[in-house]
Amino acid sequence: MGEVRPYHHGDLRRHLVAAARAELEEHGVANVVLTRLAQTCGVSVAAPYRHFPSKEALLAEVANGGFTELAAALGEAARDGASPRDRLLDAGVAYVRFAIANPHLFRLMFNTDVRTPVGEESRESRGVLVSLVQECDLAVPVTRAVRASWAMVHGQAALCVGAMGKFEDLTDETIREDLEVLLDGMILAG
Amino acid sequence: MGEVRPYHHGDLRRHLVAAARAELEEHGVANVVLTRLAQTCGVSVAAPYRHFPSKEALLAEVANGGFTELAAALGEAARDGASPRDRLLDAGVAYVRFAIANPHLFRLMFNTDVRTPVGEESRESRGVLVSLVQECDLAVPVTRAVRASWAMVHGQAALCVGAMGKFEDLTDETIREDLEVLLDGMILAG
DNA sequence: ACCTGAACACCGTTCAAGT
DNA sequence: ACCTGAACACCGTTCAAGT
Repeated sequence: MGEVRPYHHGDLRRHLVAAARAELEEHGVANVVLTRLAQTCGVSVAAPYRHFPSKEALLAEVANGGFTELAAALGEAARDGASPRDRLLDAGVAYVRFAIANPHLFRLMFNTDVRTPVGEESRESRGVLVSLVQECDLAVPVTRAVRASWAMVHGQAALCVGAMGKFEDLTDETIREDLEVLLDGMILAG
Repeated sequence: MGEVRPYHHGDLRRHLVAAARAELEEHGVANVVLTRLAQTCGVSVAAPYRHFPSKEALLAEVANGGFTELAAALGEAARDGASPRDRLLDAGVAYVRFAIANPHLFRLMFNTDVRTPVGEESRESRGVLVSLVQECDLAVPVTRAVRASWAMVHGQAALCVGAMGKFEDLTDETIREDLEVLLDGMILAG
């Protein structure tokens, strides 16, 4: 009976986030334009403001979705490892792979100029790393081991997707090896 | 004899870069507005386009200046180290300190969405790191040692100035210690 | 409750014209 | 050669009004 008007049932919010995510990875964060997102969703340019207070808030939700995805990717990668050490290494490789697969999203997540009140999602992805490190038997405090391991994989990831492009030829093995020498040092250090 | 018109002798270009650098660190890259820079320099809004093809090009020059500064900071920090290992550690700490001291500049340098044709300046700052690693006697190839060391300090730096703010309480000692366990692992690894 | 239409504000960029 | 004045284009945001 008559045409059904789309997006009168709460779908617009999710549709906007999905469209933003797609535009982000396609054109970069600088070229995500709210007007185009509205057009894609078939609504007026003002409609998004019924669901988000600002463009920035919309992008923050995209970033939070990225953290959820990242946590899932780390958990999945670590599932099949034979030892705690292997699981941590697998997760580390997955971290860098995630950045390479979603460079614009990764930058949006971590390069936040604005002091975004970080969502629970980012803590969750950190938690995966913490528990993996805890299972390893390292000679340094867990806090330090987490920080150093995270810095290593994040540095590889950031240098991969950032300027300079020196790290473009990273293979899974090189990623793993770099993290491995760090773990070797942590097993021995007191 | 009469008023001297400012910026008729090639000073505007440098003045614009200096103003951009100041605004960048004050308000963040998203709030660097060309109109305000022109106003600061006492010229019309169109004047900057006599010296730069775009705002992006102006920011690229600011970023290149950052790489020159970074290279100098690394070199200076490494000057007084007692051993090759100490010099590398000192440079590593200086790298993270630079990021913390100039967070917006650091992000501009490395977080380049646009595929900026990286200037010679960035290669120079990398060269400092390479030569420091070469002097150390490590059991892994220099290429790998450079990559791992750089990833470690860059990861610390990026996580410090980026989201999440988990690394805010980094002291010089913790920075150094994280890099140290990596070096320990590299001395032993074959 | 959710959306439209139209407007405003801001800012990057251009261009003809000045000296 | 270098700069001004004025305009245009784009886009984030707002608001009164519709259903």
